[in-house]
Amino acid sequence: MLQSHQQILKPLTTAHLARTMTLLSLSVEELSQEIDNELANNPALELLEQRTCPHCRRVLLGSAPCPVCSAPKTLDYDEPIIFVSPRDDFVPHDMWRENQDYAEDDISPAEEDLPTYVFRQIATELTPEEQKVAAYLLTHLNDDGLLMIDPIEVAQYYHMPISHVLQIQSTIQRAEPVGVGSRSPEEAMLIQLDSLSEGYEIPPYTREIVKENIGLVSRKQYPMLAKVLNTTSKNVQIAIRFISENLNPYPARAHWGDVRSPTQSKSFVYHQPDVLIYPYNNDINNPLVIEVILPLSGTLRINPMFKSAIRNAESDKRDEWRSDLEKANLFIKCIQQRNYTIVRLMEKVATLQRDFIVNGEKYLIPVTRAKIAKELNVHESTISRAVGNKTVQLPNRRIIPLSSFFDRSLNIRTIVKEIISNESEPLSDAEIVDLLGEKGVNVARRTVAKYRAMEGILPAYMRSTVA
DNA sequence: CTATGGCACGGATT
DNA sequence: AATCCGTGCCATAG
Repeated sequence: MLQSHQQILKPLTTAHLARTMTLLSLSVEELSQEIDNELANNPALELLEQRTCPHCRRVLLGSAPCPVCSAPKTLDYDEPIIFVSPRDDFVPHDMWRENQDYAEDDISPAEEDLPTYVFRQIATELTPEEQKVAAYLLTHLNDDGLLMIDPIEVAQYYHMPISHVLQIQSTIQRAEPVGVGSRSPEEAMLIQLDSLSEGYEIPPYTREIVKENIGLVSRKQYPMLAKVLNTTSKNVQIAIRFISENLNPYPARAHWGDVRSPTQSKSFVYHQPDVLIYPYNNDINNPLVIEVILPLSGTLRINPMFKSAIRNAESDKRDEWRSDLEKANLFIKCIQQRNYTIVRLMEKVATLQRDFIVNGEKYLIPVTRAKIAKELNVHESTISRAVGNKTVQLPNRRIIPLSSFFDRSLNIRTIVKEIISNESEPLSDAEIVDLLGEKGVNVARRTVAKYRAMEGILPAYMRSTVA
């Protein structure tokens, strides 16, 4: 018995590692599915009945008291309170509601995928036949919300006059996000202009610039633009400013807080966060509560009945059952490992980035995953897995990817932005470099220029004339 | 000559 | 191994 145990254990360790890593990289949502699967397929696994806290209705683990309600009333330390909280009750219902509302009016169509979201808006204006075409068009959007097929093809396929297809397309384009379903960024922006023109005044030449000369804009050939349009550079500046502030060439790209989503431009829809962070008792001066969401609503354990049944089992069933048992054991261990890692990670990160969490972006301390890994004595790839694919809800209700805690350029960029917004008169890039140097940030002039461009801020000489 | 954008390279990060 | 980021160099505009 002992021998066989050893034998099984050895190959297990590698399997164990592999499993832990895959589980680590899953988000709560994904993991909870995984657990459901495992529960359904493995008779050795059992979900223990849950106990809920009488005060806040949170599901409790084991015999531990409720971590929130039993927390001391007066707190005077900087360390965050950390605890794990089970899935189903992880956010009090009202809070979750609010969060959804927030997501809808401030961020982007969340909840469902883009095609469905758009389709629901327009379905009522269309005949059933038109709906078919619309649905077909919507399935051919790329990640940016642009249409990837030629309407002509669609027209042929559905034996419908092109004009009719185009009409359906334009219905789509007028839905939220405005411009979705266009064939090109230019087209999308033109649609957005149309829609904006109902309520706003559009600067002269804006339309012409978008229509004919958008290439020049992206190449920043502003003076050239003025020449082509035969107008003053001031008009061009105004138009360009309007464009960069109001138009979005890629309708589907959500503006998450600031303009930035290159790493995960594909999915901006966040459902359940993996971790919640909020100040204790909602007082910002209190320590932060870090609530790591568990994918379970109870305790996972080996079914004792199953264990004893093995002994009396027929020999042919025995092996099968034993492997089930091993798998179950492994699974539980892995999940515990996962939680342990995440908890330790969050503890570190939250302590380090407290200012960022409560005060906002510019207080983000640049940290690399490697550094944290070293401090926690784990391999950096472990951290990578733990960080990827997960989201955190901040005290201000905003849900951001956990990876944003590790951005190493963002802080410089925000400082640049701040300097420019506080400037009394336009500063050239070189001058900004000097100011940055005084703050202890040493960067090249070229770098400042890049950040400025990323923020869509015009060059100094252009900023000067526009109010 | 100064201020900036484009291109592309090397080193760090993932 | 693949990517991202800061930079240096050069071209261009004024």
